[in-house]
Amino acid sequence: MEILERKQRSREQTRTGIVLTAKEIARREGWQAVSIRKIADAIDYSAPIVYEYFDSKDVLLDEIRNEGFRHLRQEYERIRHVYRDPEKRLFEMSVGQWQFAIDHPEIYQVMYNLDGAYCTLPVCESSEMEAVSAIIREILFSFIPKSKESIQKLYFEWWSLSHGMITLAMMLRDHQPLEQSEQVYRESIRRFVRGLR
Amino acid sequence: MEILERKQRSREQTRTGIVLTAKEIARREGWQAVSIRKIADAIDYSAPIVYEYFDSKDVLLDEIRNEGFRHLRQEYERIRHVYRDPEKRLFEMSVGQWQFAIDHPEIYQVMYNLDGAYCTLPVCESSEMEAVSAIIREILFSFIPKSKESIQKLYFEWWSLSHGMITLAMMLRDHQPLEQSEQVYRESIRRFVRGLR
DNA sequence: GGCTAATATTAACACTGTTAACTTGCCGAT
DNA sequence: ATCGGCAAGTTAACAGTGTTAATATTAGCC
Repeated sequence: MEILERKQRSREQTRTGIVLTAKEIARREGWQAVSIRKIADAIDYSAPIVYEYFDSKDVLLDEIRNEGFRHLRQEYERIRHVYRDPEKRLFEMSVGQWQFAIDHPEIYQVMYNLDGAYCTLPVCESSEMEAVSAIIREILFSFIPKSKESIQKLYFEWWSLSHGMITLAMMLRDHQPLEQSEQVYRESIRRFVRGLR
Repeated sequence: MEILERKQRSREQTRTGIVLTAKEIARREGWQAVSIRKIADAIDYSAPIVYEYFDSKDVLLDEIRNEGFRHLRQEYERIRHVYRDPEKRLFEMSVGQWQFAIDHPEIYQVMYNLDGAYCTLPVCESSEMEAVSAIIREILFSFIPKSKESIQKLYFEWWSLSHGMITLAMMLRDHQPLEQSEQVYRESIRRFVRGLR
Protein backbone atom coordinates (compact mmCIF):
# COMPACT_ATOMS: atom_id res chain seq x y z
CA MET A 1 0.00 0.00 0.00
CA GLU A 2 1.25 3.41 -0.91
CA ILE A 3 -0.47 4.79 2.13
CA LEU A 4 1.53 2.52 4.42
CA GLU A 5 4.72 3.47 2.70
CA ARG A 6 3.94 7.11 3.19
CA LYS A 7 3.20 6.57 6.85
CA GLN A 8 6.55 4.95 7.39
CA ARG A 9 8.24 8.07 6.25
CA SER A 10 8.97 9.98 9.38
CA ARG A 11 7.84 13.54 10.00
CA GLU A 12 11.39 14.75 9.63
CA GLN A 13 11.69 13.20 6.22
CA THR A 14 8.51 14.85 5.03
CA ARG A 15 9.69 18.14 6.44
CA THR A 16 13.04 18.01 4.70
CA GLY A 17 11.21 16.82 1.60
CA ILE A 18 9.20 20.02 1.59
CA VAL A 19 12.32 22.16 1.97
CA LEU A 20 14.19 20.17 -0.67
CA THR A 21 11.33 20.37 -3.15
CA ALA A 22 10.93 24.11 -2.66
CA LYS A 23 14.61 24.66 -3.40
CA GLU A 24 14.45 22.30 -6.38
CA ILE A 25 11.56 24.15 -8.00
CA ALA A 26 13.20 27.50 -7.25
CA ARG A 27 16.43 26.35 -8.85
CA ARG A 28 14.71 25.07 -11.99
CA GLU A 29 11.95 27.63 -12.49
CA GLY A 30 12.72 30.51 -10.14
CA TRP A 31 11.14 31.43 -6.81
CA GLN A 32 8.10 32.91 -8.45
CA ALA A 33 7.16 29.44 -9.66
CA VAL A 34 7.29 27.95 -6.17
CA SER A 35 3.79 27.31 -4.87
CA ILE A 36 2.47 25.29 -1.96
CA ARG A 37 0.39 23.09 -4.25
CA LYS A 38 3.37 22.34 -6.49
CA ILE A 39 5.44 21.36 -3.47
CA ALA A 40 2.61 19.19 -2.16
CA ASP A 41 2.22 17.47 -5.53
CA ALA A 42 5.93 16.70 -5.66
CA ILE A 43 5.91 15.00 -2.26
CA ASP A 44 2.60 13.21 -3.00
CA TYR A 45 0.49 15.08 -0.51
CA SER A 46 -2.34 17.55 -0.65
CA ALA A 47 -1.59 21.22 -0.09
CA PRO A 48 -2.83 21.58 3.53
CA ILE A 49 -0.30 19.01 4.71
CA VAL A 50 2.45 21.53 4.11
CA TYR A 51 0.84 23.70 6.78
CA GLU A 52 1.32 20.92 9.30
CA TYR A 53 5.04 21.59 8.99
CA PHE A 54 5.20 25.31 8.23
CA ASP A 55 2.74 27.94 9.47
CA SER A 56 3.01 29.81 6.19
CA LYS A 57 5.00 30.06 2.99
CA ASP A 58 6.87 32.94 4.60
CA VAL A 59 8.05 30.70 7.43
CA LEU A 60 9.18 28.07 4.95
CA LEU A 61 11.21 30.65 3.04
CA ASP A 62 12.64 31.91 6.33
CA GLU A 63 13.75 28.39 7.21
CA ILE A 64 15.53 28.01 3.88
CA ARG A 65 17.14 31.40 4.34
CA ASN A 66 18.44 30.57 7.82
CA GLU A 67 19.63 27.21 6.57
CA GLY A 68 21.65 29.22 4.05
CA PHE A 69 23.16 31.39 6.76
CA ARG A 70 24.02 28.32 8.84
CA HIS A 71 25.69 26.72 5.82
CA LEU A 72 27.70 29.89 5.27
CA ARG A 73 28.66 30.09 8.93
CA GLN A 74 29.96 26.51 8.93
CA GLU A 75 32.03 27.27 5.86
CA TYR A 76 33.46 30.36 7.58
CA GLU A 77 34.27 28.36 10.70
CA ARG A 78 36.01 25.76 8.61
CA ILE A 79 38.14 28.37 6.90
CA ARG A 80 39.00 29.97 10.22
CA HIS A 81 40.35 26.66 11.43
CA VAL A 82 42.39 26.10 8.30
CA TYR A 83 44.15 29.48 8.11
CA ARG A 84 45.71 31.67 10.78
CA ASP A 85 46.63 34.76 8.78
CA PRO A 86 43.78 37.28 9.00
CA GLU A 87 44.31 38.40 5.40
CA LYS A 88 44.18 34.84 4.13
CA ARG A 89 41.15 34.17 6.30
CA LEU A 90 39.18 37.12 4.98
CA PHE A 91 40.13 36.38 1.40
CA GLU A 92 39.15 32.73 1.63
CA MET A 93 35.88 33.56 3.35
CA SER A 94 35.09 36.01 0.58
CA VAL A 95 35.78 33.35 -2.02
CA GLY A 96 33.62 31.01 0.07
CA GLN A 97 30.75 33.49 -0.13
CA TRP A 98 31.18 33.71 -3.89
CA GLN A 99 31.24 29.95 -4.26
CA PHE A 100 28.17 29.55 -2.08
CA ALA A 101 26.19 32.05 -4.17
CA ILE A 102 27.24 30.35 -7.41
CA ASP A 103 26.57 26.84 -6.12
CA HIS A 104 23.24 27.65 -4.48
CA PRO A 105 21.81 30.67 -6.30
CA GLU A 106 18.26 29.86 -5.20
CA ILE A 107 19.32 30.03 -1.54
CA TYR A 108 21.30 33.22 -2.04
CA GLN A 109 18.21 34.70 -3.70
CA VAL A 110 15.90 33.92 -0.79
CA MET A 111 18.51 35.16 1.70
CA TYR A 112 18.43 38.63 0.19
CA ASN A 113 15.05 38.70 -1.57
CA LEU A 114 16.53 38.66 -5.05
CA ASP A 115 14.93 37.81 -8.40
CA GLY A 116 11.36 37.22 -7.31
CA ALA A 117 12.19 35.56 -4.01
CA TYR A 118 10.26 37.37 -1.33
CA CYS A 119 10.24 36.56 2.36
CA THR A 120 8.63 39.28 4.48
CA LEU A 121 10.35 38.20 7.71
CA PRO A 122 13.14 40.72 8.34
CA VAL A 123 16.51 39.24 7.43
CA CYS A 124 18.39 41.64 9.68
CA GLU A 125 16.82 40.27 12.84
CA SER A 126 17.90 36.73 12.03
CA SER A 127 20.32 35.46 14.66
CA GLU A 128 21.90 33.20 12.05
CA MET A 129 22.85 36.20 10.00
CA GLU A 130 24.21 37.94 13.07
CA ALA A 131 26.43 34.93 13.72
CA VAL A 132 27.81 35.08 10.18
CA SER A 133 28.50 38.79 10.38
CA ALA A 134 30.14 38.37 13.79
CA ILE A 135 32.76 36.07 12.31
CA ILE A 136 33.73 38.57 9.64
CA ARG A 137 33.74 41.47 12.10
CA GLU A 138 35.96 39.47 14.44
CA ILE A 139 38.49 38.93 11.67
CA LEU A 140 38.41 42.58 10.69
CA PHE A 141 39.03 43.46 14.34
CA SER A 142 41.80 40.90 14.68
CA PHE A 143 44.05 42.73 12.27
CA ILE A 144 42.74 46.24 12.71
CA PRO A 145 41.76 46.65 16.35
CA LYS A 146 39.65 49.76 16.16
CA SER A 147 36.36 50.97 17.60
CA LYS A 148 33.14 49.06 17.09
CA GLU A 149 31.90 51.74 14.71
CA SER A 150 35.01 51.48 12.55
CA ILE A 151 34.67 47.73 12.36
CA GLN A 152 30.99 48.06 11.49
CA LYS A 153 31.95 50.46 8.71
CA LEU A 154 34.60 48.13 7.36
CA TYR A 155 32.18 45.23 7.52
CA PHE A 156 29.63 47.28 5.61
CA GLU A 157 32.23 48.01 2.94
CA TRP A 158 33.35 44.40 2.64
CA TRP A 159 29.80 43.15 2.46
CA SER A 160 28.82 45.73 -0.14
CA LEU A 161 31.75 44.86 -2.34
CA SER A 162 31.16 41.13 -2.11
CA HIS A 163 27.36 41.22 -2.37
CA GLY A 164 27.43 43.81 -5.15
CA MET A 165 29.84 41.81 -7.28
CA ILE A 166 27.93 38.59 -6.72
CA THR A 167 24.55 40.04 -7.68
CA LEU A 168 25.94 41.80 -10.74
CA ALA A 169 27.86 38.73 -11.85
CA MET A 170 24.64 36.76 -11.72
CA MET A 171 22.82 39.48 -13.60
CA LEU A 172 25.45 39.60 -16.35
CA ARG A 173 25.76 35.80 -16.46
CA ASP A 174 24.76 35.67 -20.13
CA HIS A 175 26.92 38.59 -21.21
CA GLN A 176 30.05 37.88 -19.22
CA PRO A 177 31.25 34.39 -18.26
CA LEU A 178 31.22 33.67 -14.54
CA GLU A 179 34.91 32.76 -14.62
CA GLN A 180 35.77 36.26 -15.77
CA SER A 181 33.55 37.80 -13.10
CA GLU A 182 35.19 35.62 -10.48
CA GLN A 183 38.57 36.85 -11.63
CA VAL A 184 37.48 40.44 -11.09
CA TYR A 185 35.94 39.46 -7.76
CA ARG A 186 39.15 37.91 -6.48
CA GLU A 187 41.21 40.90 -7.59
CA SER A 188 38.84 43.36 -5.93
CA ILE A 189 38.67 41.41 -2.69
CA ARG A 190 42.47 41.08 -2.68
CA ARG A 191 42.78 44.83 -3.15
CA PHE A 192 40.30 45.42 -0.34
CA VAL A 193 42.18 43.09 2.00
CA ARG A 194 45.52 44.71 1.07
CA GLY A 195 44.03 48.11 1.73
CA LEU A 196 43.28 47.15 5.31
CA ARG A 197 46.88 47.13 6.56
CA MET B 1 -9.73 65.99 -35.87
CA GLU B 2 -9.69 67.86 -32.63
CA ILE B 3 -11.72 65.11 -31.09
CA LEU B 4 -8.99 62.69 -32.01
CA GLU B 5 -6.43 64.94 -30.39
CA ARG B 6 -8.50 65.11 -27.23
CA LYS B 7 -8.85 61.37 -27.24
CA GLN B 8 -5.15 61.00 -27.72
CA ARG B 9 -4.50 63.31 -24.77
CA SER B 10 -6.95 61.43 -22.61
CA ARG B 11 -5.30 58.19 -23.58
CA GLU B 12 -1.92 59.55 -22.57
CA GLN B 13 -3.36 60.71 -19.26
CA THR B 14 -4.84 57.32 -18.49
CA ARG B 15 -1.58 55.66 -19.43
CA THR B 16 0.51 57.82 -17.15
CA GLY B 17 -2.17 57.38 -14.51
CA ILE B 18 -1.61 53.63 -14.61
CA VAL B 19 2.15 54.03 -14.30
CA LEU B 20 1.80 56.59 -11.52
CA THR B 21 -0.63 54.45 -9.56
CA ALA B 22 1.56 51.36 -9.87
CA LYS B 23 4.53 53.27 -8.46
CA GLU B 24 2.38 54.77 -5.71
CA ILE B 25 1.13 51.39 -4.49
CA ALA B 26 4.63 49.94 -4.73
CA ARG B 27 6.02 52.79 -2.66
CA ARG B 28 3.38 52.46 0.05
CA GLU B 29 2.88 48.70 0.22
CA GLY B 30 5.73 47.15 -1.77
CA TRP B 31 5.71 45.66 -5.26
CA GLN B 32 4.14 42.45 -4.08
CA ALA B 33 0.99 44.41 -3.28
CA VAL B 34 0.73 45.85 -6.80
CA SER B 35 -2.08 44.16 -8.73
CA ILE B 36 -3.83 45.02 -11.96
CA ARG B 37 -7.20 45.23 -10.21
CA LYS B 38 -5.87 47.58 -7.54
CA ILE B 39 -4.44 49.85 -10.22
CA ALA B 40 -7.71 49.77 -12.16
CA ASP B 41 -9.69 50.62 -9.03
CA ALA B 42 -7.45 53.59 -8.30
CA ILE B 43 -7.96 55.08 -11.76
CA ASP B 44 -11.69 54.26 -11.71
CA TYR B 45 -11.63 51.67 -14.44
CA SER B 46 -12.17 47.95 -14.65
CA ALA B 47 -9.17 45.66 -14.80
CA PRO B 48 -9.17 44.79 -18.53
CA ILE B 49 -8.74 48.46 -19.43
CA VAL B 50 -5.17 48.28 -18.18
CA TYR B 51 -4.51 45.75 -20.94
CA GLU B 52 -5.49 48.36 -23.53
CA TYR B 53 -2.36 50.21 -22.50
CA PHE B 54 0.02 47.42 -21.48
CA ASP B 55 0.09 43.93 -22.95
CA SER B 56 0.92 42.46 -19.55
CA LYS B 57 1.99 43.35 -16.04
CA ASP B 58 5.52 42.46 -17.10
CA VAL B 59 5.46 45.09 -19.83
CA LEU B 60 4.16 47.68 -17.36
CA LEU B 61 7.00 46.91 -14.96
CA ASP B 62 9.46 47.07 -17.86
CA GLU B 63 8.17 50.52 -18.76
CA ILE B 64 8.67 51.75 -15.22
CA ARG B 65 12.14 50.22 -15.15
CA ASN B 66 13.16 51.90 -18.39
CA GLU B 67 11.67 55.17 -17.20
CA GLY B 68 14.03 54.79 -14.24
CA PHE B 69 17.03 54.26 -16.48
CA ARG B 70 16.05 57.29 -18.59
CA HIS B 71 15.74 59.39 -15.44
CA LEU B 72 19.18 58.24 -14.34
CA ARG B 73 20.65 58.94 -17.76
CA GLN B 74 19.32 62.50 -17.77
CA GLU B 75 20.82 63.06 -14.33
CA TYR B 76 24.16 61.75 -15.58
CA GLU B 77 24.04 63.98 -18.65
CA ARG B 78 23.28 66.99 -16.46
CA ILE B 79 26.26 66.23 -14.23
CA ARG B 80 28.51 65.79 -17.24
CA HIS B 81 27.56 69.26 -18.43
CA VAL B 82 28.20 70.80 -15.02
CA TYR B 83 31.66 69.34 -14.32
CA ARG B 84 34.69 68.84 -16.52
CA ASP B 85 37.01 66.95 -14.20
CA PRO B 86 36.55 63.19 -14.73
CA GLU B 87 37.07 62.44 -11.03
CA LYS B 88 34.46 65.00 -10.04
CA ARG B 89 32.13 63.71 -12.74
CA LEU B 90 32.34 60.11 -11.60
CA PHE B 91 31.96 61.05 -7.95
CA GLU B 92 28.90 63.22 -8.59
CA MET B 93 27.30 60.58 -10.80
CA SER B 94 27.81 58.03 -8.05
CA VAL B 95 26.15 60.33 -5.56
CA GLY B 96 23.41 60.87 -8.13
CA GLN B 97 22.83 57.14 -8.27
CA TRP B 98 22.64 56.99 -4.48
CA GLN B 99 20.19 59.86 -4.35
CA PHE B 100 18.03 58.33 -7.06
CA ALA B 101 17.80 55.03 -5.18
CA ILE B 102 16.92 56.79 -1.92
CA ASP B 103 14.38 59.13 -3.54
CA HIS B 104 12.70 56.46 -5.67
CA PRO B 105 13.27 53.13 -3.93
CA GLU B 106 10.30 51.52 -5.68
CA ILE B 107 11.85 52.31 -9.08
CA TYR B 108 15.27 51.11 -8.04
CA GLN B 109 13.64 47.89 -6.86
CA VAL B 110 11.94 47.19 -10.17
CA MET B 111 15.11 48.09 -12.07
CA TYR B 112 17.03 45.28 -10.38
CA ASN B 113 14.24 42.94 -9.24
CA LEU B 114 14.70 43.71 -5.56
CA ASP B 115 12.38 43.12 -2.61
CA GLY B 116 9.55 41.33 -4.34
CA ALA B 117 9.64 43.37 -7.52
CA TYR B 118 9.85 40.91 -10.38
CA CYS B 119 9.96 41.73 -14.07
CA THR B 120 10.88 38.78 -16.26
CA LEU B 121 12.04 40.89 -19.20
CA PRO B 122 15.85 40.81 -19.15
CA VAL B 123 17.25 44.06 -17.79
CA CYS B 124 20.59 43.58 -19.52
CA GLU B 125 19.08 43.80 -22.98
CA SER B 126 17.46 47.14 -22.24
CA SER B 127 18.90 49.83 -24.48
CA GLU B 128 18.17 52.42 -21.80
CA MET B 129 20.46 50.60 -19.43
CA GLU B 130 23.11 50.33 -22.10
CA ALA B 131 22.95 54.12 -22.53
CA VAL B 132 23.44 54.67 -18.81
CA SER B 133 26.39 52.30 -18.64
CA ALA B 134 27.93 53.88 -21.75
CA ILE B 135 28.14 57.24 -19.99
CA ILE B 136 30.01 55.78 -17.02
CA ARG B 137 32.31 53.74 -19.25
CA GLU B 138 33.08 56.84 -21.31
CA ILE B 139 34.13 58.70 -18.17
CA LEU B 140 36.26 55.80 -17.00
CA PHE B 141 37.91 55.78 -20.42
CA SER B 142 38.40 59.53 -20.43
CA PHE B 143 40.83 59.43 -17.58
CA ILE B 144 42.19 55.92 -18.00
CA PRO B 145 42.35 55.22 -21.76
CA LYS B 146 42.75 51.48 -21.70
CA SER B 147 41.34 48.53 -23.60
CA LYS B 148 37.62 47.87 -23.79
CA GLU B 149 38.00 44.87 -21.47
CA SER B 150 39.80 46.93 -18.86
CA ILE B 151 37.11 49.58 -18.95
CA GLN B 152 34.43 46.90 -18.70
CA LYS B 153 36.20 45.52 -15.66
CA LEU B 154 36.44 48.91 -14.02
CA TYR B 155 32.80 49.58 -14.79
CA PHE B 156 31.88 46.24 -13.22
CA GLU B 157 33.82 47.19 -10.10
CA TRP B 158 32.29 50.66 -9.85
CA TRP B 159 28.80 49.32 -10.35
CA SER B 160 29.27 46.54 -7.80
CA LEU B 161 30.52 48.96 -5.20
CA SER B 162 27.72 51.44 -5.77
CA HIS B 163 24.92 48.90 -6.16
CA GLY B 164 26.13 46.80 -3.25
CA MET B 165 26.27 49.72 -0.86
CA ILE B 166 22.87 50.99 -1.96
CA THR B 167 21.13 47.65 -1.51
CA LEU B 168 22.76 46.99 1.85
CA ALA B 169 22.03 50.50 3.09
CA MET B 170 18.38 49.95 2.28
CA MET B 171 18.46 46.58 3.99
CA LEU B 172 20.01 48.00 7.15
CA ARG B 173 17.76 51.09 7.06
CA ASP B 174 16.30 50.33 10.48
CA HIS B 175 19.60 49.40 12.12
CA GLN B 176 21.82 52.09 10.66
CA PRO B 177 20.64 55.59 9.70
CA LEU B 178 20.80 56.35 5.99
CA GLU B 179 22.94 59.43 6.65
CA GLN B 180 25.65 57.25 8.15
CA SER B 181 25.44 54.79 5.25
CA GLU B 182 25.71 57.69 2.81
CA GLN B 183 28.84 58.85 4.62
CA VAL B 184 30.45 55.45 4.12
CA TYR B 185 29.23 55.41 0.52
CA ARG B 186 30.83 58.76 -0.28
CA GLU B 187 34.11 57.73 1.34
CA SER B 188 34.21 54.43 -0.52
CA ILE B 189 33.40 56.01 -3.86
CA ARG B 190 36.01 58.70 -3.24
CA ARG B 191 38.58 56.04 -2.48
CA PHE B 192 37.60 54.16 -5.64
CA VAL B 193 37.92 57.29 -7.76
CA ARG B 194 41.28 58.15 -6.18
CA GLY B 195 42.48 54.65 -6.86
CA LEU B 196 41.91 55.11 -10.57
CA ARG B 197 44.79 57.49 -11.19
C1' DG C 1 -33.37 58.58 -34.88
C1' DG C 2 -30.68 54.61 -36.26
C1' DC C 3 -26.22 52.40 -37.52
C1' DT C 4 -21.56 51.67 -36.61
C1' DA C 5 -17.48 51.58 -34.15
C1' DA C 6 -15.01 52.52 -30.09
C1' DT C 7 -15.02 51.95 -25.23
C1' DA C 8 -15.86 49.77 -21.02
C1' DT C 9 -17.76 46.10 -18.18
C1' DT C 10 -18.98 41.49 -16.61
C1' DA C 11 -17.87 36.74 -16.39
C1' DA C 12 -14.88 33.36 -16.70
C1' DC C 13 -10.39 30.46 -16.38
C1' DA C 14 -6.58 28.78 -14.14
C1' DC C 15 -3.85 29.92 -10.80
C1' DT C 16 -2.20 31.60 -5.72
C1' DG C 17 -2.01 31.20 -0.12
C1' DT C 18 -4.76 29.61 3.44
C1' DT C 19 -8.47 27.52 6.40
C1' DA C 20 -12.63 24.79 7.74
C1' DA C 21 -15.07 20.84 7.21
C1' DC C 22 -15.12 16.31 6.06
C1' DT C 23 -13.59 11.48 5.28
C1' DT C 24 -10.81 7.56 6.21
C1' DG C 25 -8.34 4.09 8.41
C1' DC C 26 -6.19 2.47 12.62
C1' DC C 27 -5.91 1.25 17.64
C1' DG C 28 -7.50 0.15 22.06
C1' DA C 29 -11.54 -0.77 25.13
C1' DT C 30 -15.67 -3.01 25.98
C1' DA D 1 -16.40 -8.61 17.24
C1' DT D 2 -17.99 -4.11 17.56
C1' DC D 3 -17.79 0.47 18.89
C1' DG D 4 -15.54 4.98 20.03
C1' DG D 5 -12.11 8.09 19.47
C1' DC D 6 -8.18 9.87 17.34
C1' DA D 7 -5.01 11.12 14.04
C1' DA D 8 -3.89 11.67 9.12
C1' DG D 9 -5.16 13.23 4.95
C1' DT D 10 -8.49 14.89 1.76
C1' DT D 11 -11.89 17.91 -0.46
C1' DA D 12 -14.07 22.27 -0.75
C1' DA D 13 -14.08 26.78 -0.09
C1' DC D 14 -12.59 31.89 0.23
C1' DA D 15 -10.43 35.82 -1.37
C1' DG D 16 -7.18 37.19 -4.25
C1' DT D 17 -3.95 37.02 -8.67
C1' DG D 18 -2.99 37.74 -14.15
C1' DT D 19 -5.46 37.42 -18.28
C1' DT D 20 -9.02 36.87 -21.99
C1' DA D 21 -13.63 36.33 -24.35
C1' DA D 22 -18.13 37.73 -24.58
C1' DT D 23 -21.16 41.23 -23.59
C1' DA D 24 -22.99 45.82 -22.70
C1' DT D 25 -22.79 50.75 -23.18
C1' DT D 26 -21.77 54.96 -25.24
C1' DA D 27 -20.33 58.21 -28.77
C1' DG D 28 -20.07 60.03 -33.39
C1' DC D 29 -21.78 60.29 -38.07
C1' DC D 30 -25.28 60.00 -41.84
